Order: sequence, then C-alpha cells, then structure tokens
Amino acid sequence: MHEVAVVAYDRAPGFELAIPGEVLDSDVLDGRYHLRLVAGERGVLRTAAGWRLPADAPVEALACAHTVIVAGWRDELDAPGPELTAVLRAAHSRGARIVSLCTGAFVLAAAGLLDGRRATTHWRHADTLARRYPRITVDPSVLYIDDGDILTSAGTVAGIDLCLHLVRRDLGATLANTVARRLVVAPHRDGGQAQYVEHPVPEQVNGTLGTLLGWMEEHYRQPVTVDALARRVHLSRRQFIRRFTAQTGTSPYAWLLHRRVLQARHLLESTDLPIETIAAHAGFGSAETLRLHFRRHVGSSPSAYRTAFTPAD
DNA sequence: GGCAAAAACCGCCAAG
DNA sequence: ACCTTGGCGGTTTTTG
Repeated sequence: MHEVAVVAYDRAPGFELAIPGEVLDSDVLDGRYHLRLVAGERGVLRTAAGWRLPADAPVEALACAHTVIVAGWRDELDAPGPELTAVLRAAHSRGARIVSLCTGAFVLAAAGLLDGRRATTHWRHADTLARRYPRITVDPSVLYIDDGDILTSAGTVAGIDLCLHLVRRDLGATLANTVARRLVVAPHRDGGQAQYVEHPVPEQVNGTLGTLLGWMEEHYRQPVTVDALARRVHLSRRQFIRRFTAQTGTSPYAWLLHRRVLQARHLLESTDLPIETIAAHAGFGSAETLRLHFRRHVGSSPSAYRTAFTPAD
C-alpha cells in the first residue's frame, strides 16, 4: 500500500487539490494508493472558493507518507510556514517522494528542496521562481520534470499529466492508460507547455494540425517521415516543423519516438513477445533503436522494465 | 520557403 | 537462446 499525503492549506485552489484524488484514487486502481488530506497549517482551512477543508490528519502524518503532494499554492508572495517547510524537508530526507503541482513548486523551493535541481511551474510564475531562487534551474517549457525523488509540474492541467506519470512509473503504462481513459484525458500528452505560452487560451490543437496528430496516432506503428507529414498538411518541411513544435512542444520526430516507446511499454507489460517483435510492432526499425530510445525515456532496458512489471497484477 | 551546418538517428555488427 | 551495450559511417531531422 502506497501512502500518499496531499497537503491541505488555507485558500487552496480547489482544482489542483482535487487532481491527486481523481488520478491516484481512481477506482480502476483498486486502492493501490491510499490518499490522505494532511493539514499543512494550523487552524481552520478553506479553499480559495471558501469551502471548508476537512483534513484527515495533522502535519505529523507526513512522516509516514511515501509520496507527499503539494498541489498549488495560494500566492507566490506568501511564504509557507516554517512548520510546513520543515516537515517537508524531514519527509524528503526520510526518503519520501515530494511532488508539486503548478505553483506548489514555490513551497518546495522555500523548503530548499529544489536547490541545484531542475524544476518547473506554471509559466506565468516561472520567471519569479527563477529570480527568487537562482539555484534552481527552471524550465518553463515542459509539462513536468521527474527528478527522481522530486517531481514538479507546470500549470493546472499539467498536474494531471504528472499524476498520470506517477501511475505510469509505479504501476505501468497499461494502468495509467486505463486511468486516463476513465478521466477522458489524453493518455500521453507529450511535450511542453510552449503552446500555452503563445496561446494562453488552452487546449485545442488547431485544426489541420489536430487532424494530423490524429493521423499520426493511427500510423506511428509504421515508418513515417517528416517530409511525408509536411506534405499531408501542405506545408514546407521547415514551416511544418515550426508549427508542430509551436503547438505541441516537441519536434515531429521526437513525438513519434515518444509515442513508440509508450506503445513498447504497453506491449512489454501485456504480452510476452520477444523484444525484436515488440520493436517492430511499436514502429521501430530494429531492437537496438528501441533500446536506445527506451533507455532515454524510461531509464531502463526493455527486459528490465518487463520483469519489473510482469506477474502479480 | 530554402539553405547549410549541427545534431540526432539508423541499422548493422561485434562483444559481453 | 536471448538480451544489452557500444562503435561506425551513412541518413534524416532540427536549427539558425
């Protein structure tokens, strides 16, 4: 049983606070995570909308959590209390995994947990974070950053991506996809939040490119060249790459590779096909190529991944 | 939108 | 038997 503590604090944004519950406590996960709302501050706590927050446990409960999630923060100008930062540091040094969603990164930063690390936050606050904490390498162009024991995510909805990533890491890609499907969100939103920087009005990958992404989703298992993609949308290769990266945050080819690795993960978990075959089914030309990109994205070799996620469940 | 340089990738093979 | 890693030149992709 994996204990997850979600930190409750006064004037918390309700949306961010709800994300861990929606993703990690999804009924398709069968209670593999045990979530608790833990008070990070004294007194009566309310959400930004004024709803009363009934914390399950006092600050000390962070001591027994495997994962601690700070979902957002009320105000970048408002420093978190010393009690909260101290207990976060303690939890981390005890080996807990610390996660921030959106502006929750400011709390982690105040606790000194991000010093010397890469981190991200909502793009509107990235500058402030970087300026106030020069020892943090802030990358505002990604949806989330997995730095092993510390994970940070970008604005609002990216918190869902990060929580799905946790599920993927802990329980495998197949289950993560099931959760995503249940929530009716994209199981794999690749790339950064660059699109939101230029077009703060969220979502909706614009018309023709959106259609193209659908096509790619159907055809990534076979060889696809960037030139062919550009031709499909009647753009020069150069212009196509420009638009694609502006909208999705990754280059076309990188998108394909990422998608193929995800499919390979799924096949490794759900079949016992040899690596060579899986490579072919996922759209890689050879097993070596799969291995290279698999290690780059997942951090382990395909067969090591398979043994880690095989029997039992 | 096209060009050229830089970077990344591919598949093969050899070795562990 | 099967998997992983690393090197190598020839391509393809990405960048400015």
